[in-house]
Amino acid sequence: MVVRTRLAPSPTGMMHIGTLRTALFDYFLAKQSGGKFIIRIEDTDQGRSVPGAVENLLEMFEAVNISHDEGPFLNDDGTISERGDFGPYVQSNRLDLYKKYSDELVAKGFAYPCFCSSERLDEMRKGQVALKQTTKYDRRCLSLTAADARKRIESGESYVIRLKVPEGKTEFDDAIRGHVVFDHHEVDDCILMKSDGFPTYFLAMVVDDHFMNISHVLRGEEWVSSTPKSIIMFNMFGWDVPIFAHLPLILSPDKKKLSKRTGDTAVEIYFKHGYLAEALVNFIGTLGFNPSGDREIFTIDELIESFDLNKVNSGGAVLNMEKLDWMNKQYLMALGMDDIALRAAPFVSAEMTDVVKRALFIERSRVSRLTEFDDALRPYLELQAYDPAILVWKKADAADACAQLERMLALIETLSDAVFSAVDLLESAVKEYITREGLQNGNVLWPLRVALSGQEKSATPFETLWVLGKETSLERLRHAVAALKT
RNA sequence: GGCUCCAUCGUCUAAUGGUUAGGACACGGGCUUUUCAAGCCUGUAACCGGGGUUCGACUCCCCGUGGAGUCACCA
Repeated sequence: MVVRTRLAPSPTGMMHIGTLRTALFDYFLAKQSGGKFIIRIEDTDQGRSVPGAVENLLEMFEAVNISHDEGPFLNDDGTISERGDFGPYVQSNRLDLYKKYSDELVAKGFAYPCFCSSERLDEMRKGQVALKQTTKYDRRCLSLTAADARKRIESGESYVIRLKVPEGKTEFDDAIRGHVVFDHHEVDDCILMKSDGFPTYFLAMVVDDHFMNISHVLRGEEWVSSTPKSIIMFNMFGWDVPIFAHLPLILSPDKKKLSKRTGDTAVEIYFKHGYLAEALVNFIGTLGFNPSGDREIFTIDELIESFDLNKVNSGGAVLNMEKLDWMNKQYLMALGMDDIALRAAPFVSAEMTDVVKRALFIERSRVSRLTEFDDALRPYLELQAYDPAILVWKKADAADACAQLERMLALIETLSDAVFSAVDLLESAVKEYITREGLQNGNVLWPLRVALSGQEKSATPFETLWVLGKETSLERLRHAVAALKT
């Protein structure tokens, strides 16, 4: 079987973190078997579609570096065009298809028109709730004769098409959850075609997944209970039923389905907060799925290789933001100087000079997210005012600190540009001097470091020398000596 | 409430009948060290409860309990 997975987002704004996870699993599954990953836009709710949402969605896919094989693609000029042999991939462009198959269902007696107003439906549901019954359509319009119905439709009355759920039960084997059974008494005669002529998700999904040859339907757990509706229709049409895999929900810390109220739901927000795409993919891609072993860091290729639907957990997963921070730092620390500069640039207000690049490289183990770089950079760009008392090491006094700084001033004057080209070289130069002169590390290194950074806590003096360069370093040392003498 | 699903440290998870129940984040201690970070070592911490099945259950079955999802002309 050729694996064809699909992601079917509705274009209603930003990309939900759960959508990303589903997309990732779709992608892993398709890629590992040489199959196809398809994106289909489900814009059948005219009121909810947001302009620009599709573009945004496609941009996010680019940002996380996963690519689909069919569906809408973003062109360089910002326009969208489709690729693939099973289009159109936007549901609002497939309306005729849905109409055709809705009509077919009605003709076969598998669906029927319904004229009930939403007011009546509300009343009906209230009554059912009061009697503690399952809320479902009471089939009032099912008793209408075909002639009556036709007459009312022709007179212009508003109507919908409902699925006529047959007697019996639906059983299916979820690739993640195993065998699931639903009695049809629990399945509502859901609406297939709305009064505006648009299909609902239920109909559109079945028609599209069939004609797009979808083999695996991966979606969130919230869809489990509507699966019988889909399967009933696949069977009515005589079409093959795809494999369903319902992914566990991503939960907020209160263990509820992650919603906008309870946490950061949008992938865009994570980027804005300064997380790296690789870290996000690693983190989200291993939420509910883990390649065996004691590792935590995986490349996307490793995830593709080891992904296995059978190993996906069925329980929901709470986002552990501290772990995301840790993971992000792991990726940050693995980046080279130029890469850090590239990634940090959008988050840094300073111009990307060599000093800034070096400072970013040194500070990357002290931050978790790109947004923290701006603050971390400040002490390098400009010496912050500090109390000269902090220049004095705990085991020494002001006079000693001053003396040591003057020695350092003299030493650093003599250091060549070549020595300033690497942290290691600077470290050896200073340490050799300390050994040669019979000095104590702390007496020299503490005041040196504080003088250079202007801070009690900072990177090593060697790193700071390297970042600042000779001239700025000397300036700061002179400043410290002067401060100690007044 | 009906239906469906789920259940290992606080959190993410490993374990597919036999382990001192492993790893990671977070937290505590230590080492390293001029400070911080990083790194290394280490500690605290879990099989929801009760019945079975079995020589043996975290693993299989049943019943509870708890949690979640879903019950729209939204997806």
